[in-house]
Amino acid sequence: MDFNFKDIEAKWRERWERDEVYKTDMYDFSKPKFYALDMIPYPSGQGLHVGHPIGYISNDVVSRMKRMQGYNVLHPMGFDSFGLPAEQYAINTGNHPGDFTDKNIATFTNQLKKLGFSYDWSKEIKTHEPEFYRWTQWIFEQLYKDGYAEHKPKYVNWCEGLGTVLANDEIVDGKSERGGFPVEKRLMKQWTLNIPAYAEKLLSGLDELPEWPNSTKEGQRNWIGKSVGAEVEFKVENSDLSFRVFTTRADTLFGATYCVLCPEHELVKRITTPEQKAAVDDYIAACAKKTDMERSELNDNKTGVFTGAYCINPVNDERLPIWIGDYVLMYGTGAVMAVPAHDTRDYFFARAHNLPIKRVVEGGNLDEAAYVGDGVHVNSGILDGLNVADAKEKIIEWLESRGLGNKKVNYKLREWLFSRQRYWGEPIPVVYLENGETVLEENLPLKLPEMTDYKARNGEPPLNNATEWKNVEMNGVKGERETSTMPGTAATAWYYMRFIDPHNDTALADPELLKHWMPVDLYIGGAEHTVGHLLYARYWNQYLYDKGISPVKEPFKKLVHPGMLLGENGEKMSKSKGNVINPDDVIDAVGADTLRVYEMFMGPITEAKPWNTQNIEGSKRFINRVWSVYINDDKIKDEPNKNLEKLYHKTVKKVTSDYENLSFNTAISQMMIFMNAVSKESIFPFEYAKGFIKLLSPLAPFISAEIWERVFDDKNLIDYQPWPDFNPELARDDEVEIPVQVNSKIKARIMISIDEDKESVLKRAREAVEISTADKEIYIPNKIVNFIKK
RNA sequence: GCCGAAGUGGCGGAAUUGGCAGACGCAAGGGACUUAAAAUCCCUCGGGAGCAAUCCCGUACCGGUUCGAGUCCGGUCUUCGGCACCA
Repeated sequence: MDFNFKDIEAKWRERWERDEVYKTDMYDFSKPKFYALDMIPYPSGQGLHVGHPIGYISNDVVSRMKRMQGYNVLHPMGFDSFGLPAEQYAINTGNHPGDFTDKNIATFTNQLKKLGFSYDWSKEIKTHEPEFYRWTQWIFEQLYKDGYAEHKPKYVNWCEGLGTVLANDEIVDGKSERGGFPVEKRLMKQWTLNIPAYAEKLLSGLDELPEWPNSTKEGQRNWIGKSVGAEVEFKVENSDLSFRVFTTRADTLFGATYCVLCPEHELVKRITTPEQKAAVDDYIAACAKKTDMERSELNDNKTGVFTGAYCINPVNDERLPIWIGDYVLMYGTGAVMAVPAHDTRDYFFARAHNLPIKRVVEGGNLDEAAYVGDGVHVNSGILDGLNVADAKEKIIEWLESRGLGNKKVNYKLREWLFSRQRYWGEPIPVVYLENGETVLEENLPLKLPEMTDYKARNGEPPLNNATEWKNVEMNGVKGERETSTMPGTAATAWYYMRFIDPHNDTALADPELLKHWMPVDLYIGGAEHTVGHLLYARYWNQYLYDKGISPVKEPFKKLVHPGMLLGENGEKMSKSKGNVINPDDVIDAVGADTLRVYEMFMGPITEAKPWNTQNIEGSKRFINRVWSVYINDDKIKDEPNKNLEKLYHKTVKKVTSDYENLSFNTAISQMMIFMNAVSKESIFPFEYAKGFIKLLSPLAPFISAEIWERVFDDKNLIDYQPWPDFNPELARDDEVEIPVQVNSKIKARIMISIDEDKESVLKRAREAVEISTADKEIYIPNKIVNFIKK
């Protein structure tokens, strides 16, 4: 009888759903908890491809094992359902973006269910539903009340063609990624969240995450970009104006030969001399057209113009020309002191504009490049003779004692731009009253209004078209609602808490439940979220921790990034390349269990690996072999079989620890070895047969559930069975073959018992290679013997 | 450029702390069963020399440490991922 996977899978999908087998009783605190979370997907129109489930399957295997091991497991799924494609659909068709979203969610849900995931669907979250985003808005309001949310003018990437602000990664070659419209810098009032205020906590928190990948922690450290240096004040000559520069190389102050302000610096207009005004204005206008991307292309072609003004170097009263240049960013103080001898960018700029280069540190060749290394200071007054580290310390002390500057810690991390000129997002719950007051919406959720016209017009967001919604009156005062919405990353910055109590309508979650269930024990999702989602999520969690709402400092205990799934020839899988494989087609052809086994057998989950349709054959044969051993053969008997004893215990041991470590490919390999051995035997002892099918069940839940019901217990599901034990004594070999080397070359092999007496092993080893003495005998228990003869 | 990860048969990949390199699987070749095919089962399968026992070479490249290196150290090259004028 063949394994009829289609009927069997349908049967068990129905059974699991009907009996709510995977529903978690959140208030059952009698068992230890395990929270296994997948990064929730955006429900795109394309549906899932075979790459997505790699992470989901991994987490499902662990969840299913943990349940059988007696944990109370929370394993939820949901959808990050606000987003651009739905909005684009609405603009194009005039239909509500929710229609498109609901349709896609239905497709995704269907696909996920076919894969046999043990999600508790009763806790499903859709981030576009008011029941959920009510609390996203609530968190925003708390941030506002605590002074972390501000509405202020920001330079943004404005795209007239799309009528919206774009993030840097939505711009390619100065044009919008979608549509290819030009993008320019524009000063607009935007909501921002003060994530830099949490820079230090976000940085130190990383040290408490031993189960995070190093690359992710490094990525966040670099993104936060802490640097310790000094802020130094430069006075503008013949005026009472001054500006501050930040430098990590205060020791090179004596080598400064000019200063550069960024074109947006507020001082530029006030200090530019009449003779230079035309040149400066032209330059500023040209810069506004450039995007951040263009400006940040690292090259030696540094542009800039002289303002005509001079400033005074506080350490030696030298007169330095003030330039503007777009290689200086509107970040930090927006101004730098230039030391061309010891900074590569300053060096290029000085060369391009014939500015002087003055050495203050020995080393390198200044005719060829700036010297940025350590060395003895020269031409530096009080610093002469010191190395870089000592000189830094001394000059900062000197500056501080004279009030000319101070030690300063700087972070690259910028404010979180929180406004989007879009419809399909969470409304920002703010009203601007006629009397100038800004007030928060009291009745949350503030729902999105129904509309028919989703297009942005006249530089205003789409919600501006909802006149009735927008114009409000509060306590007799007229006002207008904020018409921008929140970015996509807002919901995912906290959704992991909502899964714990998704239908609570008095708090974002019951504090008692949060305390029991946080943090997430295993979080699986793509490495592309290293500095986006994962940093914002840590920020909101830390903020909510400080408010006493989140019970933990860090929300995700263990983090795993699945490697990218590539096409058959190692290329990226994408719609445009036409090499996307739909899991539905694979499931139709070979069944969900085989697909799950294959995806886990391909290799370590963290590695990128190519899809290979032919290789599925091996997983299919394995599943079919399991079926014939249990259903077709007549070898499962209540009799012992010594031949399988050790292998069985070894297999239980290895599969258990491999699942725990997410090393599924080696677990499967071990199960294949076991099955191969079983098919050569005529007796498959009852207990081993039971134990093995339990080991297989997290990985291949359909066939395992069916076999369990048919062969062992037709009333109680396999999911409720305890995880098999192994006997450590039996899980190790009694005897082992070890090589005997002479001068590190293998000359013989002998069988020894495990932990056999050293002298006895050496004696037999000597006999095996026919030597009586050696200059040196190396003996590693149970591993190797090596005789060294000169 | 900086940060991170990796480089092992025809292919996907195994290899506790340094201790038999190539587990498991795919493909390939040979055989059994079959009227035939599919399915299944058995054998071979890193390279070279040899009738053979056996020997030599082999984990990107060069060097080092060690009785012993895929694994540790120094240097080089390549690939992938992330960040990029942050003063």
